[in-house]
Amino acid sequence: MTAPVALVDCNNFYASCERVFQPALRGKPVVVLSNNDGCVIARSNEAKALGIEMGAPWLLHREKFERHGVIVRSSNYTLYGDMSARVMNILGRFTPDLEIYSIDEAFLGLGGFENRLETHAREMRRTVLQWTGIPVSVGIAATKTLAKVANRCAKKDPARNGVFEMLEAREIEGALSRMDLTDLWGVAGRMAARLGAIGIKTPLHLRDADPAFVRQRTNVVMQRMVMELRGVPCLALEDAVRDRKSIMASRSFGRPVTTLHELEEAVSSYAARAAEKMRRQSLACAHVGVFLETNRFRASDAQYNGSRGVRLPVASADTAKLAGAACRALRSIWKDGYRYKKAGVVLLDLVKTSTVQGDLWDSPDTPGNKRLMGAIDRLNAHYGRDTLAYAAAGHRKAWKLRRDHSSPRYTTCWEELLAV
DNA sequence: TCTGGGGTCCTAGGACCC
DNA sequence: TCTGGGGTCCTAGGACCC
Repeated sequence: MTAPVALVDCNNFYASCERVFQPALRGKPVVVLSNNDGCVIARSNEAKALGIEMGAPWLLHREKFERHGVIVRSSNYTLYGDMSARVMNILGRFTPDLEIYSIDEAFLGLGGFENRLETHAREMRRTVLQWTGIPVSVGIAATKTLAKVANRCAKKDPARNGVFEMLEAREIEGALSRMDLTDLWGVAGRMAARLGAIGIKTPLHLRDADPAFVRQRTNVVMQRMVMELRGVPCLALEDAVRDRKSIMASRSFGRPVTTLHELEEAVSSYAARAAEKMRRQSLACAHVGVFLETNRFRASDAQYNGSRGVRLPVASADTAKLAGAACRALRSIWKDGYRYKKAGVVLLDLVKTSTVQGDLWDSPDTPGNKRLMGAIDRLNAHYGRDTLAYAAAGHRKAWKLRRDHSSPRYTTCWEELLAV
């Protein structure tokens, strides 16, 4: 058998973070609101018990909240990010195989701890709580999908005290039998309906279905799910942090926006924010996307969704360039006469920048950076954009680069860059 | 007059290339 | 008269997750 996997999940993470810094909130219903205080994005157990739904619009439920003494907090992502880093840091002390899955969840490979899984998990839980004040739940199983199931049991069943080691067939069977399809990680309404139509109505049906049949009637993701439910790992633990494949900045507007000018301002600032995020990760992008949406909740409004991407000749992390590209894309999709609710900028085709290039974006005027940019511009003019994409930093066409690396065109290009 | 802001992966069709 | 086979890129959309 392969090594067991643990899923560690922070309980009601944002609400718990607020409580750490304001202990008076303990034992009380707490909700955290999205940007602009639009809707509920986190709830304490007490708030859940009041029937407050995830995503509930705050203004719509304001009176009910006040009646029940619900304590409301605007979100503070800087705080949550910091708390998350502390929790992950502690988890890293308990295994070398740590995959940070989201801001409040991590998968841990527990190879080598097989004979004391539960003890190890309890120790982990106790340490995180003691050092950060954040309560976590731990589910242990043979695969990631089953670890999710085990984690759910650990949370729901108070008798388990936050930890559930689910390795015996009887326990797996019992847990799955008490769940709906949509409780599974990776199955939501649409997929549950499709599965239902082919006779698969419960998690146990899915586990016992023929994988080839499931593949044929749905997709490869569901086929993997069948195997994962049987305890055969199909989703590897990814302990190396992967670079982002896209970076987005978007916002809903507080009131309908109708003019191109206002949208240009918004999109420019989103581009700047996204570019900042990108530079912090030492990335540059070769593709800038923009999208525009009207308010889909207002049936009386004419609806329009537009999106458009612009390809850059050279991967860049320069705010002015990206904002310029974003505004060009925006102008090509903007249509007069709509009431816009949301807009966003997406940076794609991300590439790791070298140290030199990393410095470049922040201090373009240094002699070395000027030389490098000069070389890239000359190459761009001389060879055309395909070749430039390689030269810039190993764009997603990188495989071509490997295949053709002996071609004179590529070699010249690369050597010229290296010579800078 | 209210309903977030990030992400990931998969599929499918058309353009284009050799 | 008939009409390959294999591949990439791009775009759009669907579905899901936290």
